[in-house]
Amino acid sequence: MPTPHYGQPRYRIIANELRERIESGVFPPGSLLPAESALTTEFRASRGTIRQAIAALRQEGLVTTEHGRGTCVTAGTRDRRNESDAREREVLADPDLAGLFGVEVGTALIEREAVMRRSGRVETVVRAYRLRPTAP
Amino acid sequence: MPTPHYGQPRYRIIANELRERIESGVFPPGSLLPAESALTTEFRASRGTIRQAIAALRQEGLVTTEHGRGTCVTAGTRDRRNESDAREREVLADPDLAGLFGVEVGTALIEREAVMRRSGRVETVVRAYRLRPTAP
DNA sequence: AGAAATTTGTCCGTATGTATC
DNA sequence: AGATACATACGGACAAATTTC
Repeated sequence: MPTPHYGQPRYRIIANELRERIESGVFPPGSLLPAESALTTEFRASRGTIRQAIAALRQEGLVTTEHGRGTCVTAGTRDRRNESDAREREVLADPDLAGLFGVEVGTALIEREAVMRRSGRVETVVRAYRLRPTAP
Repeated sequence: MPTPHYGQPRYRIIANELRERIESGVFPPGSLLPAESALTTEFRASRGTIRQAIAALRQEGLVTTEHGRGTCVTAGTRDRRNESDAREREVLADPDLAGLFGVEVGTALIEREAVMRRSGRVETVVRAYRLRPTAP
């Protein structure tokens, strides 16, 4: 059964369902979610789709995942500062960047950040800087 | 954003960027490239496009990819770390990096910076952060 | 201490539908 | 019409970390 994504994609529907269970206490904070393999049979979706759903919850900070262990419901920590795997934001050029780009210190730049994890631990953070597109 | 392939197709642009990072030492020989999923989010491209880009690098012999493990930078690639456009230095963790690495603000990190030029102009500056190797 | 089972991480190949150049 | 690229989804296989026996 290939890919009829009428309206909402499946992974989002599944993510919503799991979020509901977490917020309603079916999966309490600190507990482990069912394994991906269990979720595939329950939702009759492929593992990739399940993982996409879980990735969405992880991006919201609702759960954390550990290699070889499972996906754990985050203990009610509010104030979710960005923990996503990649994001983009605007920053001001430090002297080094300003010199490289040939602009004044404090000029707005676009920073793209990517986080690489290795067995749960953050291994490398990459930040790529670009000039903001200008209107000529 | 659909398909504005100004001049070059997107997968080639991405391949060029990754090649730059490899040759500049941001991704040193022996290290693993970020996963396809991470690259899709960083470059905001689909998996197919990312795979095309990596396939190009593989064909050049720059990387080898192992099923179930990842894509690894070939050992034979020259490391230009100490040449013109890339350098390594020690910096102190800002709050964002400290949060990601799980260390205190001000902890020393290794920063590797690479500058990518496009017909003379500085186009992108990439900074890769790693924890300093600990002596236990 | 060591082997097996479990579970997540990653890659491979393929497929459908949509949209833009 | 064709090439490029997007998003979504499937199923399979191997790798690696953790837990269990």
